Amino acid sequence: MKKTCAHHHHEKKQELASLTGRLRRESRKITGPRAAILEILRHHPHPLTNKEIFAELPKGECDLVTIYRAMQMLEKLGMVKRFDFGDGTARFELVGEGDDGHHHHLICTRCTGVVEIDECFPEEIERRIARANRFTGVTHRLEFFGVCPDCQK
Amino acid sequence: MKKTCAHHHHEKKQELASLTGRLRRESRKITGPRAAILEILRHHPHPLTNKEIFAELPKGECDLVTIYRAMQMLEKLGMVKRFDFGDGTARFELVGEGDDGHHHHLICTRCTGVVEIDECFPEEIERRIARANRFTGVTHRLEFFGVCPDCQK
DNA sequence: AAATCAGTTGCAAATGGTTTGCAATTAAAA
DNA sequence: TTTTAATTGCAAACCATTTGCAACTGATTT
Repeated sequence: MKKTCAHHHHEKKQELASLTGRLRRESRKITGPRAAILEILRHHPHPLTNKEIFAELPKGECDLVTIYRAMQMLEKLGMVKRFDFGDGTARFELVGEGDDGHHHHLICTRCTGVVEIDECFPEEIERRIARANRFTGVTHRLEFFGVCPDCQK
Repeated sequence: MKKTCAHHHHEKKQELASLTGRLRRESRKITGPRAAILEILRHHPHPLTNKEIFAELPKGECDLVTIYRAMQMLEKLGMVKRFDFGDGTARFELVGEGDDGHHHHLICTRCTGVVEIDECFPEEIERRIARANRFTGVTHRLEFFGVCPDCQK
């Protein structure tokens, strides 16, 4: 149950073939909309909302609902990770094979710009919290908020 | 800008008079619904959703919308703190005078039971993150999830 | 290559949390 | 008690997300 917080986003872009392979293995169809969505995720280093993905898509490529369904499915297969920046809109990021995608962000509260963070909540402290309360399988959700250099001016 | 993560929930219950005083000072009216809402918050150690507050209220005491508006106002005055457990429903907890209410929770993913946590994200690491990215006014949102003792059985 | 079938899609409509418009009401100041 | 700004209830609007369903399409089989 090791946390691997560091450097996910430094990994090299995943091949589209590897992604479609993962789908095929789960007997999921590689459709136009799905390929397009994966392409967009592949080229984006930051978590995207479904609307943002929709906006990137060539108009008419697919319905917004299809994106919602695709993200649900990709999340279930562990191919994307859902993030919650507290604004009531889910964001998704592609996850590498064998990775759990666990990491955190620093979000500018003025411009909503996002920086990925390598730091993670210290494992020993988390273990202490789990033990003290006799909880098992403890993880955390953690995001940082502040004002980015540009927005400070 | 000191974080005071520990022991908020061990503080003794706030007097209703102190709460209404804070409202009066801001030229807010002490109405039946508001007094009732504050009473409920005062007696609850854990974050409550608006619906939960509504359910605790004697039927017909006030409209759900009134609770939404009251919570918005109380949050603006810094009298309650909003928490986000990632289930798309806001939760609120009363905050002591002079306190910023910053603290975290350990939430059971099976029964949604909540435990308040004294631990906080280490200040030096947060400062390092802020400095490394030249962000100012950095805070964090942090919640832990796991399976509570009862639900492990 | 055509048939087959489970998995997919689009569209419309439903959900669920939260917000807003507005006229009627009321707490607190004068 | 009068006056006035703040507050409330109700209905409707909003927004992100989900769901029902009939039409459709990849991928596999024949």
